[in-house]
Amino acid sequence: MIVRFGYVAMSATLKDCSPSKTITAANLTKIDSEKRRLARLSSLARENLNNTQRLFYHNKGHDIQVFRLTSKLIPLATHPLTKNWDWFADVNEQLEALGDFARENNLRLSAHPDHFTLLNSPKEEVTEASIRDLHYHLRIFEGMGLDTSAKLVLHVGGSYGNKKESIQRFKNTYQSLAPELKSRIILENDDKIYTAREVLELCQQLAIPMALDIHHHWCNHQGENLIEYLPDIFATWEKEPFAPKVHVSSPKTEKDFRSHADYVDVSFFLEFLKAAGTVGQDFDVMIEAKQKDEALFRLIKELKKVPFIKLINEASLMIE
DNA sequence: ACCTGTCAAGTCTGG
DNA sequence: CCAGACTTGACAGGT
Repeated sequence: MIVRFGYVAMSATLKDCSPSKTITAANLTKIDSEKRRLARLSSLARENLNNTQRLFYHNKGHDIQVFRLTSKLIPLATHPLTKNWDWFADVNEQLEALGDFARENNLRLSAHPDHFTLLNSPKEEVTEASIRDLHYHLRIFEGMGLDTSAKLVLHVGGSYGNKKESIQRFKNTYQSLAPELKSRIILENDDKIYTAREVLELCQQLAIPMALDIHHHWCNHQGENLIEYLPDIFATWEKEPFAPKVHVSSPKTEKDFRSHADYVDVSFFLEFLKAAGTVGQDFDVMIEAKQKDEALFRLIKELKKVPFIKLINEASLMIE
């Protein structure tokens, strides 16, 4: 059984390498000429993609194949202020180059649209804005020439005082989406509202893969034994080219338990790893820790000491 | 060089 | 019904 590790959006070890640089709407408005406004936006976008390329090289150098792209690659991409900006034309070539690199090196890429991207909001304008945001993400993936194995990870959304109706609204909206979006959306259990069991059921009904977040499950469950559900959760990935994806992080403090700690607690993860070992299926781990890639390196260093674990390289391991 | 309040987007709670 | 919390990285303006 092989487990591959990756991290989210930015590196804690590479300096001056943010892929999420932006400008505030207020400051964009302060720039007096249209030409200079567009130049500023364009230069930020190109800088973000250039830093993404640097992150790709860094990842390759450390055997990291699993990586989540930031949602902020293109500054103010779906903001009304930038509606005259053809950002795609400005970054098309860079996206192609990134995509070529990703394919050549077997990178497994995904994105996680922000928490205001909600497909089940009762407010039509919120749902519409969310779909526009999904299309923005889709355009990045398509610009990179990535196939449908590049996923968009979403949460189910709010409960709006009635979970049953809210789940139904999710289903209706999901079914109405363009096929290019439907084939990329996957669902993750969240830390407050929709439990792993509920998300699994929804994923089974819609035939979409489920990303399991073990920290969220720990925050939000109804006494379910996760391991009993693991085979069914992994089974939602049967038709996919990549292994199931598991999100891993540790609570920051006892009080602030929903927040992500700097590093991943090894003993907590080992518990899961042992249990998952009995299921015996390969999976990918997305480390969601404040210290990003540094948290990944430290976790691997700790796992190296465990007798039943054999390291394959800097970012993957094998369990006999 | 460092510090702090603010920022496009939503939802939920509590007053 | 409205203000504030929630959460995150980065900006922007200040020292």
